[in-house]
Amino acid sequence: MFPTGRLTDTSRCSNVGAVTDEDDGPSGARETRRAKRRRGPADRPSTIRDVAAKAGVSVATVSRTLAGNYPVSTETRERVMAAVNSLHYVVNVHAKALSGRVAGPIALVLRDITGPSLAHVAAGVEEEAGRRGRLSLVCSTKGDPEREDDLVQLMREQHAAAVVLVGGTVIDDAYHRRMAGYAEALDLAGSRLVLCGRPPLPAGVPATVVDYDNRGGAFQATAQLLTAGHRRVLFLGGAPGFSSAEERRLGYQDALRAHGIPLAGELDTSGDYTRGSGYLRTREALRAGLGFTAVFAGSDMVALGALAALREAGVRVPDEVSVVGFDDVPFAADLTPALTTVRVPYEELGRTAVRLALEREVEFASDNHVVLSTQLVIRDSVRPAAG
Amino acid sequence: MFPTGRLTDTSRCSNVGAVTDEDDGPSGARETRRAKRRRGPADRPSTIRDVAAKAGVSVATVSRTLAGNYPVSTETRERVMAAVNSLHYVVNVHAKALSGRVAGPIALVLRDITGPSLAHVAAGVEEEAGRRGRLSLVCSTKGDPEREDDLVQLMREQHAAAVVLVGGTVIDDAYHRRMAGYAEALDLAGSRLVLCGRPPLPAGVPATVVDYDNRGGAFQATAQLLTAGHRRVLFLGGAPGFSSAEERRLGYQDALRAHGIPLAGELDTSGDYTRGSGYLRTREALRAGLGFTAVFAGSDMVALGALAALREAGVRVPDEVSVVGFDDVPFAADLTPALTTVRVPYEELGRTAVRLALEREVEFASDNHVVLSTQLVIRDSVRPAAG
DNA sequence: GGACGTGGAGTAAACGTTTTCTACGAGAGC
DNA sequence: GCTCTCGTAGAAAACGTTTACTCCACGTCC
Repeated sequence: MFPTGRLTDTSRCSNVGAVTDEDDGPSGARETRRAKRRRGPADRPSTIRDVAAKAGVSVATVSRTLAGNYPVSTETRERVMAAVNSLHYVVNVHAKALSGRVAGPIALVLRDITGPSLAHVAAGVEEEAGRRGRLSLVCSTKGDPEREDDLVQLMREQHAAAVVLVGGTVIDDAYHRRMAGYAEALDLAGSRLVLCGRPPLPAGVPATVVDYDNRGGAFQATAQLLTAGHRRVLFLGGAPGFSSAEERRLGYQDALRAHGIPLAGELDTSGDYTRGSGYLRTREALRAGLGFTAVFAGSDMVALGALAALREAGVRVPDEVSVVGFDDVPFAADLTPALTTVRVPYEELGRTAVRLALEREVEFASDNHVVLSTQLVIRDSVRPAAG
Repeated sequence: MFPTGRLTDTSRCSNVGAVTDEDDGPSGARETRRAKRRRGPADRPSTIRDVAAKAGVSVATVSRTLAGNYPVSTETRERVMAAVNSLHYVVNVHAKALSGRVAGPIALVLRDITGPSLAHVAAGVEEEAGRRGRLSLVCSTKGDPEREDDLVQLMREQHAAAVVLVGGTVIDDAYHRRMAGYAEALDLAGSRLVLCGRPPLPAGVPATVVDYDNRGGAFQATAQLLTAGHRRVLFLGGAPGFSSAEERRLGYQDALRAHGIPLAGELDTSGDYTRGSGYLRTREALRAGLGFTAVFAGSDMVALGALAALREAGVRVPDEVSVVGFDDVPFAADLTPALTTVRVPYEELGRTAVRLALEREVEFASDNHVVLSTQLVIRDSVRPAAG
């Protein structure tokens, strides 16, 4: 890294290029047009020209010394490095990007990084990007499509290697048009749109999609309850039209059908994926006397609310009512009782998004679409149904 | 944003500058040295020269039209905008940064974005950065100081406006030396080092520090227990040497002293801020028969472990033992019982870090140091001591 | 001893913007 | 009718790198 013991290195040099701050270098005949720009010594960050002047070599030599891709004599290298150290020179990434190519950053666009699952996706993206020598830009939209538009534009300007949009949304025509527009625009700029945790786009749209198996996970979760003998399972689903919510609902219905249990409309509810919504809907279901013996919550936060409502009503979990969640957030294991839930490989999702975006030669399948599997994590919140 | 209804706008133009892709613009006498670089039409992202050629104006005019800081005739403006739209032109941020100044990004360096409190700091940083028209770079160190070195170097290259280091660490001489080095190096590059959630550095180091009141919060939390009549309070502290952990320990001791209670070494434990550590230490304390009636956990995660150990031992909370945490993580309110804890203004911390880094003219105080206050949130995990 | 690679260094042309000078035509004021 | 502004536009010089060409000195090989 930059030198901590700054001047010590120069002691190994011969007396050529001794590093005092006023020294302009041994060969003083290199003041072509520099003089007029000269102000104070530490006025602006030092450039490669300053280094060259101080070391008494040409800028080309400095560039090559630092790049290490060209033969440079030992003596010259030492002079250059001494100048670099004493001036605290670092390359200007903008200039570098303008001439030799620089690896573009990975842009991560999400609604709000605070959510536990999104934070894990972000960690996965950051990890994989870092491993590949790229930095990650994180931007939040707060759910505003217009801000999303602006961000895509911005990332195009930034020459981002990929723009990763993560988190479920409501899927409609306007959504498809917007995504197609993003994909085109990014493709034209040599970048790539990656959708993460969302269903695939129509064929022909130049985008990569990494999703996880909402439907299968919901199927497993519901099946776990049904296998335990439960017949009336309250479903606390997500917002209508919301991609992942609809998939989870389908999985729930699949399982019911597979077990030959008729769908009961009154047990199938929709709402936000928030604790409050889970609480209210569960309380309402209890009050209405729907006679359920199990709850499948569409997310762990919703399960949290359900647990609170059940506890408040004096209903014991899992003795009287079983509960299953979705997401496997970190605290799921620490609830009372520890929550049986569906694990989503969020970090893997992020890593895969970056990997696929950057390894485009490897055209996996013809449609740019990958689905990661989910997995039921069995803990203590499910018991066989009474009787 | 970039145009969705692309060619429609050009219909308003006169027939000058009609936009077909092969048209090189009405004034064809501007092929000075372009010809040799010409390959396919959509080979590379289009540049301002492409736009100028297509609109039949000079690059200066295009630049000025887009910047909007110079008089341009309506007809010219329309021609330029038509060309911009049809070519999907976006400015190249590297070139822009190289000439006119571009606002540098805010770099956020943390150990792991997955932790709930760090994610909130990140959200605060991102929000404030976005509000000020800057993007945020997020990098994780995984606790490796060498990687931290590299990141500071990298951010210097990127011309980051500020580098925000967030999260507690163990403070020793090596730490001070490293931070002083970072601060100097960044200052030289016109950037700013911001420490977030850490104690101040020695005077004279060009860095900004935003901390929160660990000691005061711990004092309040402990005092709450003591006021409720508890005399033997088990303290589940953090790792020795860790900045915030030590501060919280001091707050705990302050409160004991203020209530005239002698410090009992066997009740003052150290360990990681993890659930597992809290669980083990609490179980051990129960087994050793230390006779405590209250627990002050140094973090909510630790409190989680303590609750689990107590539950396992059949000790009722809060009836037999009261518990207080620290952090107020989102799920604290959803534990059984809802956890009384100390709220830390994590998002505000992030926002403040960015604000102070960018508004350096406003030299708040002589030392660049701000402490945000913490606040006790009273829930259900504390009861008066029996007898 | 001359032709020839070769290690090591310099010159200058990109890269895509912004911005400072210039330049030019058209009304305005005399 | 002649200068003065004013509105509009172009030419060209930065900005800080990288790299394709040159160039030179020094052995080496016949």
